[in-house]
Amino acid sequence: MSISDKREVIVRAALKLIVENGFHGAPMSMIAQRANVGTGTIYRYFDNKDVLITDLYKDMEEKIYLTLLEGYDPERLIWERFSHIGTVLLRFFIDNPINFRYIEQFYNSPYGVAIRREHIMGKKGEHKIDRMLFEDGVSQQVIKDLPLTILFNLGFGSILAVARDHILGFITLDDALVTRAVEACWDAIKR
Amino acid sequence: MSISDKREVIVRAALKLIVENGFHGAPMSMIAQRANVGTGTIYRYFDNKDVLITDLYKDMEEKIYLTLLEGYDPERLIWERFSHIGTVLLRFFIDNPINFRYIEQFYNSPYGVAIRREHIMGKKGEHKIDRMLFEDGVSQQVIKDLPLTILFNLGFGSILAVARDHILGFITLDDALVTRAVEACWDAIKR
Amino acid sequence: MSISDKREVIVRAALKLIVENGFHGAPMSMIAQRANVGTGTIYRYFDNKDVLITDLYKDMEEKIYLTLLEGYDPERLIWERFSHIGTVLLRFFIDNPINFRYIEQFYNSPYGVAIRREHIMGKKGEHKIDRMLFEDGVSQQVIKDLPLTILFNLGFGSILAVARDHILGFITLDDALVTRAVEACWDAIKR
Amino acid sequence: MSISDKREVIVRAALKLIVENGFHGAPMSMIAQRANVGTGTIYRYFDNKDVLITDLYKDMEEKIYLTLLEGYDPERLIWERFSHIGTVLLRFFIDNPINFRYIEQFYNSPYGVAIRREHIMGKKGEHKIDRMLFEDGVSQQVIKDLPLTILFNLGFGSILAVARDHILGFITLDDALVTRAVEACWDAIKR
DNA sequence: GATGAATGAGCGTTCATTCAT
DNA sequence: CATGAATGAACGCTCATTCAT
Repeated sequence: MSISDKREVIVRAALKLIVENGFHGAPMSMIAQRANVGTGTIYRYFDNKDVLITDLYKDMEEKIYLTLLEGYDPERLIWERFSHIGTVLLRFFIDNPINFRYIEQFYNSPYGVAIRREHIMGKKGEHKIDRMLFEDGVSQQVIKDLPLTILFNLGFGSILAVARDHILGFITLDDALVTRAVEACWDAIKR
Repeated sequence: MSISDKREVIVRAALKLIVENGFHGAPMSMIAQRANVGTGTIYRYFDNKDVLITDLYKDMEEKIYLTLLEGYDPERLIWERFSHIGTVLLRFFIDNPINFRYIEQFYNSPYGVAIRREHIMGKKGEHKIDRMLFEDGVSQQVIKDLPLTILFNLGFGSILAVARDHILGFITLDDALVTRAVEACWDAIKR
Repeated sequence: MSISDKREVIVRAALKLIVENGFHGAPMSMIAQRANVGTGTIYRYFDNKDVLITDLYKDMEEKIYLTLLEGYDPERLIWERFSHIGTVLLRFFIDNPINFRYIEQFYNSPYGVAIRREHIMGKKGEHKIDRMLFEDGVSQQVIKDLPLTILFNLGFGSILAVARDHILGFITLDDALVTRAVEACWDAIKR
Repeated sequence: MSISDKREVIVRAALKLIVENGFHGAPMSMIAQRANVGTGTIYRYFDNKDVLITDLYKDMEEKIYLTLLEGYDPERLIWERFSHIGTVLLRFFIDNPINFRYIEQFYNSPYGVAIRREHIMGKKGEHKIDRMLFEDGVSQQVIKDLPLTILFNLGFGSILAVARDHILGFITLDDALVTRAVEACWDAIKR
């Protein structure tokens, strides 16, 4: 087993356990057991539990970002770009409920606030397709002239809320519903 | 100090500590210390930590519901009713940031899912102005014909997201912005 | 309610609870509740929990001693006197299982050893019919010449063991069996 | 220190403390301290305090049973077999007073009743030399025709009571006294 | 490097006892 | 006298982290 394999195996075990039982319900020893490694081994790859939790999130964010990029064309209309991102995002979470639940849990925790602050302050310029999308939309007068953060919440916040209800089983999203949900979000931000 | 004072003092200490440090970061002993009572005293008012956490939420929910009811007139137009609720809600959270942060934390936890499930299943028919608002809107063909849960997320989910960003200091909401945010949410659900 | 009534009510509540749940399973507050008195009131009658427990035992011992005395005639034959005590004792416990279970529990605890030591050392000369019975028997050469303690165990230890099995439901003692058990104990000590 | 050493060291510390102070007077932390291990270490070997207590007893029972078996010949006379068991048992407890006091304490507790019930119900057929001894004796008309439980109490109950008084220092058993005590017990059960 | 036994601070909770009313 | 709210030391148990092997 290569080094990265071992890291991967730990990450997967941690992800599953945390999603099932919450941060507190996933002791390091249990993660180790589930990953078939020694407890101490985890500490070779992650300085401590906090780092493990944060790294898990970062891995996931990167993966989602790459997914969003597939087939994304910055030259197309604002609406088309928004629709692409919204639909892909919603589908991704429908297909990867575990990731969604982890992100939700992470976001809503001391860690989450720090991460969010970094994003909004734009310290991390790497992930910017969404930011550019809204900025373009505002300057083209296609999107309402509201603070970026609000636009973000109106556009994608609801998408996530809808995804959550699907994952918790309160509703069942089919293709038609996905499309209409994304359209409704668009209504919220379009002029 | 009267009986209710003591309960109140515990509630306030718990609320503050949990908001600052999360459920895990607020041991009963620390809550007691902050409330200037013995540890055991908390257990006279709340059977255990779970009950304390849940009661805190219920108190708050009740308070918010009563606030929403003030000046709410079920005879008015859908839009007016929606605007009333959205605005009051947003203003309430702006004025009571601690309550907002507690609710967010609570909602996103094992407790929260259970409560949400109850609400959606409608087992608790007491709090229903929002539900009726959407049902009326759909039947009057003023609101999009989407599942209630989705409408709820589109309409109020974003409101909450906006409140959060204000409370975390990412944006500063003034009256104008509050109005425009509520309008944008209306755009998301209206036909 | 007179003073002694209150004490009595506490004693009965304590007895029942301790027999049902053990010393640890009978908090002072629960005893108070069961006795319909305030927690603090118990401390008017008993200095602390240890004293309550010990006094409970002493009350009981006194009561049993008085029962044994009824119909006891020190002028009769050793065998008759032994039979009287054995039979009355066994019957008493069959009729008062709660007392038996309390005594057992008490005897088998730090308190018990101290009490037993006192008895054997003869510091308490008050209760002596059993002691005299054996001493008379030995000097009359009707009973084996063994240390008093051993005679006591042979004679009455088994009686108690039999009572216990009846109370726990392992056997059911009828009059015939009581008689035969007492006879067997006599066989153990007689010459 | 090998694994079994550590378990052994915990067992010994627990045994001593419980015998000295009772179950309640022997907190896990104190046991750990006495054993020179961390509190948590105990939980590697015993799931919880109840298991520790019960395992301690089972270890002991097994050890005693094996001791009784040494030199026991089921082909010999009832009296010889009884004498063997009685004498070995009494000697064992005289030599291992701590074990005796632990067993007494254990037997007289919620745990003990459960264990006794199992034994009497015969669900555990493993340890049965004593049972067979009495059954054989009754069918050979050498032993009184009484319920097995009563015979057991008459025969061995007193033996234990005698052992207790020796251990508590009320009497001092020498070889002659051991022999005579066993003989007296035999008198109680023989026809 | 990898392991997992060992650690002990820290948690939620209980309950004997006190004392203001 | 009687009360029961208040107390906080003490309990059983967990788990992030370390370190000898």
